[in-house]
Amino acid sequence: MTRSKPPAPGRRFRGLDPQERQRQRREQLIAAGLNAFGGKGYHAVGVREICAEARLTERYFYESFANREDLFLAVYHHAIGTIRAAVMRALGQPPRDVQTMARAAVRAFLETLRDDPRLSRILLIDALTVSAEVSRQSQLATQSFADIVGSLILSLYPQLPKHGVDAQLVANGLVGSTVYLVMHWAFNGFKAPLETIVEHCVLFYDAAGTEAERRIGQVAAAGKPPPARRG
Amino acid sequence: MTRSKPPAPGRRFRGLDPQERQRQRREQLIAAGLNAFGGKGYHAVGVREICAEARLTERYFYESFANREDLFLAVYHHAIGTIRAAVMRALGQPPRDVQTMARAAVRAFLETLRDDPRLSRILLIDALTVSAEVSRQSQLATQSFADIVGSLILSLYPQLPKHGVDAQLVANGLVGSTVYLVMHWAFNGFKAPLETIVEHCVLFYDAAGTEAERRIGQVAAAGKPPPARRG
DNA sequence: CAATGTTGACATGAACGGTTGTCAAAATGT
DNA sequence: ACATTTTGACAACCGTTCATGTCAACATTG
Repeated sequence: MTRSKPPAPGRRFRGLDPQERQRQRREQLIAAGLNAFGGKGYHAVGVREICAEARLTERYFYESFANREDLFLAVYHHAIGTIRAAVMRALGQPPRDVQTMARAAVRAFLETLRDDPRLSRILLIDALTVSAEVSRQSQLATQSFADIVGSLILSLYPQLPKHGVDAQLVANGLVGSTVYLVMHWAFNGFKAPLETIVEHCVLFYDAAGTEAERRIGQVAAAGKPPPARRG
Repeated sequence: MTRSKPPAPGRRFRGLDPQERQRQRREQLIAAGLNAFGGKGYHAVGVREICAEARLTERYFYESFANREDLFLAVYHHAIGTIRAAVMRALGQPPRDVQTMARAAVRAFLETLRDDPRLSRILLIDALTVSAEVSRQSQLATQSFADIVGSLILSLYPQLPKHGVDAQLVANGLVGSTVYLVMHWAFNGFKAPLETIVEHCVLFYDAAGTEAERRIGQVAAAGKPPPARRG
């Protein structure tokens, strides 16, 4: 019973290794999922439609993903990665003052969402209603952003807790104002100029800083610029 | 062809008129929908489950609603009405200064959501993913709240537009911070004391006011209290 | 009690999505 | 050229949900 030709479990096809081909298929499916989910919403898209968009058949769907929710999770993490990369790139510029860095981070966030509106739907809307597990992960991801902001606030104004102000709640509120402004901006087709939204987002960060100083009783923290006059 | 006994299309049952019985059934279904949708989410609840919860059969469901989305819309408007009533009642107290009224409104908002956590899910999460029509109506409802805040800001600081600040965007950001703080609060089981959340919500309103004054260049608006020190 | 409106339990059928399986054709290495 | 893997198109199965329909039992009025 010796097999003269042992089966070659993995042949090169189209000049690509099996793993590489599977990786490509997986990416195609994620791209198709981003498109479909981001366009019509998770609950309005079926596996068949995703496969058609990816130019693949159902078999390859279940080769890479256990089910539709599993694909969404991958799409979601892809989207998170896109945002994170953009923000990190903005923050990786030569060190500057806090206000400038915050502005750059917010601008990168808004630019990324405007340049790919599908991300907004994935990250801000669908992530909450796909399943309990996904919404939990979404909460954690957003919370990690908010935690960074909270730590920053606390490092700038360490005495805040002594004055009854919870830096983490302030951070959550700031994230909320930013997210909501973005949602509104996106919902109206990104008609308003990006810089207008950026300025109004950072307005809240400035305002929170000033309010923190008021609560603490000190006059000014390091690096706070004078009121922005434009003209 | 005279009918000796013309059919009586509407007999009293249980001492109730047909319309009254139907009205009760409709209310039962809305209550059941609030319970089911608010507990497990719109997309995880079917018509059968709602009917079982309402102690009614499918026939009576389609007697009052065209489909599941139609019921959700009714539940949504019911929830909005509950919130609106609570806020209006809080604002209907003897006239006071702006800060006190804002605090009372926010407190009423938070109390209502805490006392009925199902409202949070209906209003803040599911409303965005049921259908395009529902999310449109949800946007309009939230916007009407934000518009009130925006008008208030503009009346307090009429010169804001001259300084490059859009009162409507500020209002949206404030609504966003409040909504997000509530969402976070609700998601963690309302563990934090209500007053803590209230105070941090109004913190943003205070902060926005101070920031508006900074941008305008004036020193203080009417009625702004000194920084809140707590003992 | 009889007549009839009313109700509840359940059946039914269409439609849909998820998931697995079949099969022939295309592509590839030897 | 051949054997074999890979691929695509599609069928099929299963379960679910929506939406409507059927029918007997019940309640109420006269």
